[in-house]
Amino acid sequence: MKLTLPDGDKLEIEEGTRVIDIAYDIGEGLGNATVGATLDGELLDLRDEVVDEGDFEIITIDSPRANEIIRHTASHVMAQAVKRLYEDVKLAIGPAIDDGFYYDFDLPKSLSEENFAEIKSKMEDIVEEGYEIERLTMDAEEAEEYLSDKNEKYKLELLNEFVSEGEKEVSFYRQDGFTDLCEGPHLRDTSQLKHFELLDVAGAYWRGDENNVMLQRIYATAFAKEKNLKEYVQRKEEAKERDHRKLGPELDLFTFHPELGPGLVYWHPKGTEVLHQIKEFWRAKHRKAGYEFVSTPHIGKSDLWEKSGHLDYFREDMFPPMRESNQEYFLKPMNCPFHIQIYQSRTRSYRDLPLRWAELGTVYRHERSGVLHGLLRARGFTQDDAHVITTPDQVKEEVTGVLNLTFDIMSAFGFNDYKVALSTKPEKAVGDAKRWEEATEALRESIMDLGLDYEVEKGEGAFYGPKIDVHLEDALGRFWQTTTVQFDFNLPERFDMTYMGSDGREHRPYMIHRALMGTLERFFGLLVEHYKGAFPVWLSPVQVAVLPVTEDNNEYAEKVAEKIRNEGIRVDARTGTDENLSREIHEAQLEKIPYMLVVGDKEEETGEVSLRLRTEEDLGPRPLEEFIEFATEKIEEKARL
RNA sequence: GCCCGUGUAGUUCAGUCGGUAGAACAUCCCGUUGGUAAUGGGAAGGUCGCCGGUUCAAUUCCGGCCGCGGGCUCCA
Repeated sequence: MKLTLPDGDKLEIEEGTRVIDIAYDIGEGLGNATVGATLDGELLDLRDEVVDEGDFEIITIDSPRANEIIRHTASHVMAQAVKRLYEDVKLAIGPAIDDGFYYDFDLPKSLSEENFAEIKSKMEDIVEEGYEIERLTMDAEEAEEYLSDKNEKYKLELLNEFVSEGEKEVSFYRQDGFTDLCEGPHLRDTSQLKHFELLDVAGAYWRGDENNVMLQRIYATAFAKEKNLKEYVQRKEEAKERDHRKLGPELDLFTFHPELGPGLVYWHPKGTEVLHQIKEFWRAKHRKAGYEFVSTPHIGKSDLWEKSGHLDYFREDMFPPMRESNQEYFLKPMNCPFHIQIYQSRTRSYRDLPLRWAELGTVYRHERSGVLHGLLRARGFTQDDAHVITTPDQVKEEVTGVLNLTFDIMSAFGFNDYKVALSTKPEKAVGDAKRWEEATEALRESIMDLGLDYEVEKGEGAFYGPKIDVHLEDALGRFWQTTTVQFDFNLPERFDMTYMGSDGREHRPYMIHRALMGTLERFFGLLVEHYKGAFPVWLSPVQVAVLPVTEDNNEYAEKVAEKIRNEGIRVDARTGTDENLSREIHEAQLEKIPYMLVVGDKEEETGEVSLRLRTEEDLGPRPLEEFIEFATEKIEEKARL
C-alpha cells in the first residue's frame, strides 16, 4: 500500500508496518527524532501499525503536533511522581489539553501548590532516569484482573465502559514500574521530556458529574523547547495584566461591592461614559438595520413566569420572589416574556412581519456562587437583546441579517476573527421536527451564504430550538462567546402567539432570540482585556487631557478645554493640581488618556497646543483648531488613536 | 453548589511562635512654579472579613458563616 508524504512523494510500505519503522526506512536521523505521526491528520503513536493509506507525516519532537504527545507522556510522568510520593493514590484520567495537560487523582492527602516543588523534583528524577516507554495490550479479562490487583477502581470503571462498547483488547503504557491504562500516543522515552511546569491544583468531579466524588486535579504544561514554555508563562502573565477585574477599578470604571451583593456591578462615571458610547453606537446600528426599540419592566407577577415555564425550569437561577399582598413578583431573568406581551397586545398580520424588537434589558439571575467572575459572569446584567418574529419564509433572510449586523458591529471594535458554532437538536427538546429542521437549515444556509467556517455541535442546542454562537478572538488570541442567535419553539407555543396569514387563518410565527454583544457587562469586560484598558479614542471616557506647564497657564488651559468641549469631545483640564508637568503626564499616562495637550507660555503666546499621545509620542505644537480637526476625524473613523 | 487556596489602612503588601499592628503608593496640609512617565516635608487613616469557642488576654489557636481567587459542575 502507498502513503503520501508531505512533499507529495508516494511511499510504498507493507500493510501493518510500524510508524517508527517507516521513519527509519525514510532515514536514520528521522527515525531517531520520531515521536509519532499523523495519517490524514489523525495522530498516531510511533508504535502504531499503519493499516490505511493516506497523507502521512512523521512528527519529530519539534513539530507543533508533538506537544500533544509530549504532554500526554508528561501526565504519566507526573502521575508516577505522585504515586512515588504519596500513599494510596488512585488514578483517574490524565489527558493532554489545549495549553497543557492535567491528571486527576484520588488520594487521602490534600494537594496544594506547596507540593509542586516535590512533585516536580520527582518528575525530574524520572526524566533523568530515562525509562523506555513500552506499550502492551491485554484482553479484557487480563486487564480487569490487573487493574483489580492494583486497586485502580477508576481505571476499572473506564475499562468496563470500553468493554461494553465492544473493545476486546485495551492498551497500557509502561515506564519503569508505572503502568497506566491508556490509548497513547506517547514518547519513546521519559528522558525526551524536557520543559514542563506545574500550574494549578483544582477539584474536579469524576467523569465531570457533580454527583460523583471530587478528585484532585493538577494542571501543568510541557513544551519541546524552553522558549515556548517561557512564552506560555509570559502569555499567562500578560493575561493577568489585562484582567478586567484589576483594570476596571484601577481605571475608575467600575467596582463590585460583594458585601452588598456579589455579582452586582457599580458603574463609575468613566465606565458609564464608555457604556453610553457603546449603547449609542448599538442603537444607531440597530435603527439602520430596521429594528425598533421596546422597554419593559424589571419585575413581573408569578403568573407570567408560570406561563413562560421559567418557574418550572429556571427557578433555581431566579432571585427569590418579593411579595405584595398575596401576589409574588419576580425579577426578570429574561426579557422575552415581556416582549411577547407587547406582541399579544393586538392581533398581528403577516403584513406586520418581520418584527424586530430590541431592548437593552437588564436582567437578574441568581448564578451559583462558584461561577461568578467579574463582569464576565455577573448576577445583574444587560442583554443587548432582541426578538425577531417572522413568517416561515422570512426566516433565512432574518438570520442572515442578524449575522451581518453582528459582524458589522464587531468589526468596529476591532474584532475580525471568529469561530462560529451551530448547535443542533438535543435529545430532550420541544417543538415539532419539521420546524427544527427548517430552522436548523436556515441557520446553516445563512452561515454558508456568508462564507463562514463553522463547527456543528451536535445535540448542543437549547431544548427550545437550534442556535448559532459566535466566539470572538481577542488581541491575545483568546476566544470569547458573545453572540447567540437562538430559535424558540417553546414560548410562541406557550403564549399561543399567532399572526393572521394571507389565507385568513391563524399561523404560528417563528421567534428568534438574539444577543449580539451578549451582555454589555461581559462585552465591556472583554473590551477592557482586548484593549488592555487603552480604549480607542471614540470610547475613551476622557479623550483629551489639557496639562498646564505651571499654574500661570491654568487660565489658557481652561480656555483650550472649553473650545474642545464645545466640539463634543470629552476633555479634562488638569488645573486643580500644582503638580509639575512630568507628574501630570505620568498620571494621564496611567489613566490611558489618548491625547495629552501640553500648554505652557510658548503655546499660550501662539494659541497652540503641544500634542503627546499615550504611546509616548511627542508630536509637538500645532494650532488648537488643527488638533480639534485631527481628533474629530479620529473619533469619527473609530481609530485606535 | 463542590474541591483547594485566601481575607491586615482606599490600593499593593509586611508582621504578630497569643499581650489589640507597620511600609510604600493614593488622600489631606505646608514649601517648591516645575517643559514631556512619579518635587520635598508633615499629617490623617485599620473594632487585622463576620459570629462564636478556648484563654487572665485572640488579629494570631479552634469551629461556623460570608466574600474573593483557581478549577469542576452549571449557563433552560
